[in-house]
Amino acid sequence: MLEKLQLWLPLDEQDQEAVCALPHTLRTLRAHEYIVREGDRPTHCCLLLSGYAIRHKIAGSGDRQIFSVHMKGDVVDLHNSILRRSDHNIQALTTAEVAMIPNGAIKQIAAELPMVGQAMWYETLVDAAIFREWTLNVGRRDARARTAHLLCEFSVRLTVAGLGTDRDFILPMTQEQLADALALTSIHINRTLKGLEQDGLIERTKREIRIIDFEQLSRIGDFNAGYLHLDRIPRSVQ
Amino acid sequence: MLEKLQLWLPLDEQDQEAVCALPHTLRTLRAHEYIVREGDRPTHCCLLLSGYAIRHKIAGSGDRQIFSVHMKGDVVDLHNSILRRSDHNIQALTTAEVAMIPNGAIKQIAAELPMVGQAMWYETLVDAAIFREWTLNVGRRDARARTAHLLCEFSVRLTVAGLGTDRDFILPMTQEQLADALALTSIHINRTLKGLEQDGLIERTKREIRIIDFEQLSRIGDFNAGYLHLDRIPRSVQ
DNA sequence: CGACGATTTGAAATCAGTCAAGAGCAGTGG
DNA sequence: CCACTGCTCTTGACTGATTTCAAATCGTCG
Repeated sequence: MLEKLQLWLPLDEQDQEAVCALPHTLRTLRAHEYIVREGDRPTHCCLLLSGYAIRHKIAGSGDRQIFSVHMKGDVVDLHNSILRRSDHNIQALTTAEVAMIPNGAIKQIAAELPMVGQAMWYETLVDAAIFREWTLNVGRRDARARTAHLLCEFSVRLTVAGLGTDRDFILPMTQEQLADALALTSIHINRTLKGLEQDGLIERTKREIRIIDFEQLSRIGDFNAGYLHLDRIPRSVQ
Repeated sequence: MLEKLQLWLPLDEQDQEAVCALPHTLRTLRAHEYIVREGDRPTHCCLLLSGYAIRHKIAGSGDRQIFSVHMKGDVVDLHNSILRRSDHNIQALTTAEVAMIPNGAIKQIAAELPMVGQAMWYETLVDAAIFREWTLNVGRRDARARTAHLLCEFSVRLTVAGLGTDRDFILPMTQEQLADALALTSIHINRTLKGLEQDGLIERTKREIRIIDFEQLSRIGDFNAGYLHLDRIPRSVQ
């Protein structure tokens, strides 16, 4: 199961065994539980087996900015594990199962098996690409486009992770959390979602989102999946 | 010269020779020249020897978002070189000298010399950390704090790169470029800088900025250098 | 049923954007 | 040496998207 994420990188051979053999401890986290806090010196790195987690940072004003949302298969804090001190928080969004892997084992496998090292490097680079797009989204798009963009990204990533289709999925976040991700207020998120719904682009029932017109939604959200670097993935959403 | 940047990572031995021996071509870029464009499949990766470069992406609306500014010693497109297709642009801000290193050589040295590989990985992770802080800045701070934060970041990074002191430095950017970095308009940047100057926090003469009160400026900008991960740097600015 | 969190809605306030125009400065060419 | 051209920087008045403040409704869980 550990190897699932390595599959979108240069394929491995005996490397796979080594990855599966990585020492790890299973843990179940409750919603809102912190995995890493800003300032920590993490000793383990964790792989999400189920549930969702977010990366965020809190400004001096108390406002929170979420940088990314992670799902099944993501190795969630390679960043903090390799850099010595964590510069942001990672928190479970829902109940989540994780496999905790000691940093030492990670560094060792990276050094001994270059392909695995590259694969992990690759993973962190895709994270960085998502951060860049997130910055663009927050900095240069208005509320409607921002929201549409996030819905498109989720739709694609959830589909790739096997957690929904490109039309139907469940948003694991409250509107307040969405607001923290999009740098808006929850009140404005609410109005914006309502607007998208009224225009027939999406439908909602509770947390479930149904994308009616992905084409147009991605046009509104200025969404282009290139930054997700899914080249090697079979034929996901386009 | 290539090794300068490796110094803030786990120190190497014969690795240094290998880094110095990397094949490379020197080139001089003119201001505004593109190093990599979104969508390219870069074949080389380049190290900045002098001058400045920026990473940016352009939204559908035509608005530009700058994610980071690079200076002497930065390896400027490891991201695009390792991922296969570039998801953002890298452009020279000023006239700049670069050493172009073939991707193959980069991957090879990373595979053969684990410490060097880790050092490069580390470099990209620090980039990612800067992206995160940039997102927080753009998303959750007002114009005054954003601007102050950027000035503090520059002051520190330029000092580390030996290009200024923590008080005096030259901003290599026009106000319009600053606006693209901070997700504001150049007009508002202008008013904000004026405000900071009137409050006695900075002084300006053309592009030169003098920070009068770093303490207070970093308080206003909610700046904390932790995200730059300078732990291993001697005694830079605190 | 009660309670607390999440979602909705409305009205007023505000930060930053837009539009417009002038001033400063550097490089170019006559 | 000076007019011309093109950026960059400045400033003012007006506009508008988003936030703030306040309050009602909905839903879920014990």
